[in-house]
Formats: sequence, structure tokens, C-alpha cells
Amino acid sequence: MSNSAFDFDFEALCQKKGLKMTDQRRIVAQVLLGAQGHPDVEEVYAMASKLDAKVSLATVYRTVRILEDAGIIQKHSFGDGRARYEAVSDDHHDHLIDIDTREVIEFYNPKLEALKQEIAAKYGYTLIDHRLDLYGRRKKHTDPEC
Amino acid sequence: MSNSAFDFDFEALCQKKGLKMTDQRRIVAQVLLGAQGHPDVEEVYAMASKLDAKVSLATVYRTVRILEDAGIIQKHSFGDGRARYEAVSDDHHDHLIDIDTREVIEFYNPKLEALKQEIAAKYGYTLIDHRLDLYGRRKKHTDPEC
DNA sequence: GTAGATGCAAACACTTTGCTATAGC
DNA sequence: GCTATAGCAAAGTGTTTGCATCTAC
Repeated sequence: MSNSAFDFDFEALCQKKGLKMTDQRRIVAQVLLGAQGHPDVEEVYAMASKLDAKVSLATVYRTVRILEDAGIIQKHSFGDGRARYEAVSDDHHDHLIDIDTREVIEFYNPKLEALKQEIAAKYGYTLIDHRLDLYGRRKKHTDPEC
Repeated sequence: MSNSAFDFDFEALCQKKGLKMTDQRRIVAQVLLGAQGHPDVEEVYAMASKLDAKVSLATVYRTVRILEDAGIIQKHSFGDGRARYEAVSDDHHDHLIDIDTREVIEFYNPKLEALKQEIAAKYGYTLIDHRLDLYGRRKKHTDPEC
């Protein structure tokens, strides 16, 4: 399980940074990169614990920090007070949060992306990062799909 | 000082909600509504204390909550771990945060606003709230690389 | 063997809350 | 006078860190 495709990058990263590759790091990385949705640290800890009992919360925090610093995962805060994480992938997207169910829908809109760049440039800035979260309530129509 | 135009709404709100209008609440509201920028609770507390020594942190937190629930102020989190507040006004705007100086630039872009609505609608949602924060770095005019 | 990682618990920063005295209405 | 509020400190939450032990390299 430690040689899944998921942690290959991480293994290389650790070497490059002089970090030791431990079971705990492997597992936390695996959970984060394989997770769907936007788990918080507690959830990552729970999932990691299921895979290997000897992972501590502190280690999850530390590993998450490493992965975030390396740009492998991204931190989000959707307003519930805790940090949530998501693997960074090529397909950038923003979030639409259902304020009733807390469900998070990911979307991508090229016009929006262009506009963000444009706005930053207009003020003389290079866009480094951004966050767009829409908070909405489901419209009443009967809409069983999605 | 308690009959500034600022707290008129709040006074009415308190009556409507059966809340008592205290000096502390008046002052905290005044500070929040009159503040420029995006003060955090500690800053509001400091400013309120300057106006009237007998305001406690707890009361600031409680009053901020009331104002937020009433939609008079809006909570932001710009990633520094603490909540920041801003009076809600007619002119909606988003934020461009300078990642080096932490300066916050407010901007408004009608195309962006329309797009947000459009996107929410596309997924069957009514847009209740949203947040767009751009994090950027000031461009240098002579920019050899980087 | 040694530098670095883990686990634990204590420390932290921010925020909320229980309780009693107090003040608004 | 009755009820809600303020202040304080204690408790809560999410996160970080010091330290002794252990482990990867």
C-alpha cells in the first residue's frame, strides 16, 4: 500500500528536502491525495488511523503543513472554523457551498478565471492565489440529478 | 456620541429584537460601522476601549455576533486565523489582498457579479452570499524575470 | 550513529459560555 | 421589579510545539 502511485511525488519531495519518509507521512499523504471532497484534519486523522493505528493528530498536522508548503494540497476555509484540504490538481475549480447541507460543489468557469487575472492586473498585481466561494441555497425546482 | 447617525439602525434593531440598548453595544456598533478597513475583534476592542473604558472583549464578541446575524456587518477571513469585520454597505465589493503587505484593496467588477449569479443559477442555486479574495503580489515595473 | 520524526501533553490563539452583579426598560 | 446584559474567568476548539523516545537513512 505504500507504493501506490499517490505517494510517488511525495517520496521524491521528501528526498529533495532531506525529509525522512516514514509510514505515517506516507499514509497521511495517501489519504489526502486519495480523498474526495475537502476533509478537515480530524477527518484525515480518522482515515489515516483506519489504515494504520499509529498515526497521531500532531503528525497529521505536521504532514499537512509539509504538503501544503510544497503546493501539493491546498487549504480552504469554508467558514466553519476549521481548515479543509484538497489535493491540488491541474483542473482548477472554485466552490459553491450549499448553506443548508454544507455540500460543496466544485465548478470551473473560464470566463471567471480570465476575469480574476484581469482584475488583479488592473490594480498592478500578479495573481498568486485566489479563492471564490459561492454560498447558495438550492432553488425549489424538482431537480433530482447533479 | 450615542446619537450619531451610525447607530440609528442598531437602536431600532435592538428594539425590534427585544434587546436592550446599552452603552457598550452602542460603542461597539459605532466603532464597527465607522471603522475603515477590516478590523478584527481585538482591534474593535481597542478602539471601543479608547472611547469608553468599560467594554470587555466578551461584549465585543457578543455584539459583533448580533450585528453579523442582523446582516449589518460581514465577517471575513483573510487567512490569518482571525475573523475580520466590515460594515455591509450598498456598494458590494470583493478583496484583493497584497500577500506581502497584507494590505486589502477593495474592488467592484459588475461583470464578475453577474457571472457569480449566473454560475449559481446554472447549478440550481440562489446565491445567498459569496466571497472572492484575490491574493496577489505587486508587479514591478521593470520586471527582468520572476 | 545521527539527524530528524513521532507521540504525548502542554501551550497557544481565538472564541464562546456559565455565573453573579448590574443596568435597561 | 423583571429580564437581559456586562464582566470576568473558565471552558472550548482548532492548531502548534517542547521534549523524550524512537526510527530512517
